[in-house]
Amino acid sequence: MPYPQSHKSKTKARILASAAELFSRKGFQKVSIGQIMKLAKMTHGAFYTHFASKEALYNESVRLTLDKSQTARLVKGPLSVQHLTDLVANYCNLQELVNKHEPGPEAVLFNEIGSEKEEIRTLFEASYSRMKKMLETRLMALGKLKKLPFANDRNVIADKARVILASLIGAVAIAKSLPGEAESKQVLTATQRQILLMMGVSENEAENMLHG
Amino acid sequence: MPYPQSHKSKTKARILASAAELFSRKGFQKVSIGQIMKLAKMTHGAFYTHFASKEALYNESVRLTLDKSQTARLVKGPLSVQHLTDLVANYCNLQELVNKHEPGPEAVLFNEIGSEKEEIRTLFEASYSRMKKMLETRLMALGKLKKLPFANDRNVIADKARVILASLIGAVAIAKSLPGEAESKQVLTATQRQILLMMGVSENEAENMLHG
DNA sequence: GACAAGATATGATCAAGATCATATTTTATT
DNA sequence: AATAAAATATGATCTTGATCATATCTTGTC
Repeated sequence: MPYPQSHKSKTKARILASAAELFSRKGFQKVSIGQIMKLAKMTHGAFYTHFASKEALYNESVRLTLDKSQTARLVKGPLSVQHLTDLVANYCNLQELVNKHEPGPEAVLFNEIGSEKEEIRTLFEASYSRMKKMLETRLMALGKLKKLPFANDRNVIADKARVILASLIGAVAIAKSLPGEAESKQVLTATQRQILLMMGVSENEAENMLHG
Repeated sequence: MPYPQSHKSKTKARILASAAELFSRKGFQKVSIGQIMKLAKMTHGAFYTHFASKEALYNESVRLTLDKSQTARLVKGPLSVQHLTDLVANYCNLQELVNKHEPGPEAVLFNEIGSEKEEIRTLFEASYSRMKKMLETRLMALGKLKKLPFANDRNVIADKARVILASLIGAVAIAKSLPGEAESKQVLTATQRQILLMMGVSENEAENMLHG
């Protein structure tokens, strides 16, 4: 068996490094496979030995940095009301995500939305169910601490998790898509408020969370 | 002024017709400008006399059929609780939209989401504010007929409209992106139920609306 | 009817993603 | 070392969206 496993993975890592460098400087669309491979000291043909497509490269590149992200830390963090609302707030506090046109690591769920490619849909599904499970766990825990405005039932909670995710993703998608910032912000905060309401947080408490 | 205005618009219409035919048979991605122009009896270069890009063609093509759609009729229809819930149900009843991979006329709001192109964002903004205004009008009218679970205040209603849109768009986006149909359907119905709840429709009533 | 001028169409050309037959490199075996 | 076999890289080639200089067509004017 010629070539140690290490060689291929090292080459791949070199491509990923080149890509990360160029993507962060110029953005995904404006970087060509040729440029990436040139920086990685290879011809463009070799690219496809390591990645199925430019999109696949993008996915791996995103996944690579995802673990380091703040959202990942939040998702893995301990259970608490504060945490859940932080998470919501974090997803909604999107000046970060909306302003820089470059897809940050948190963007998997949102940027890949609507893709028709099977590969991306699978990636999306993974993000989705991870988030959903996390929300369910949080809601269950929350239900034991305080009275929630809905039944503490597995199916009901699953549905609430679905609704929360749909609202968040929709709000972010709208915010990203609208050209103006004012309306974007209002969509985000209105959605955030509604979610907190759904979780039985009073209007006053909610206001404190969003501005404090 | 050589050439009557009619000539250009006729040629453009011919291209649009070719495109509609091919798109509906093969889908957007799998049809090339060359194929479209061949069907329209021209060379591919001429395409750009009439459209700025393939995406622009897609937009016009969608807009062209949008007026005929059921959603357009609903949006223009008379004000009533039944109408508003129908509208929500219609947007959520997406077997149509989800099953056929082809973008139906209802899909503008959803398919263009996340686009970074200014042109598309503007198109999206138009769809968004039309929907939002429509929702606001419906909610105002609804508030006069029955007690809603929120203040009958202009700003509050605007926020509710924002939340409803975000939920709908998010749910549809998720449903479209998930590979499996079961979870897609659950996201859609859960969201629908939540929206009806927000509008003060009781759980029982909601159940009837969704299954009756 | 010929002509000028503007509007349209043509086809060569480019850029970039993707594919593939072929060449090269690397390792295990002898 | 030489060799076989597998892995990897090369570069030509294809496809498709987009651009552009040029050619062709249409119409009002003379």
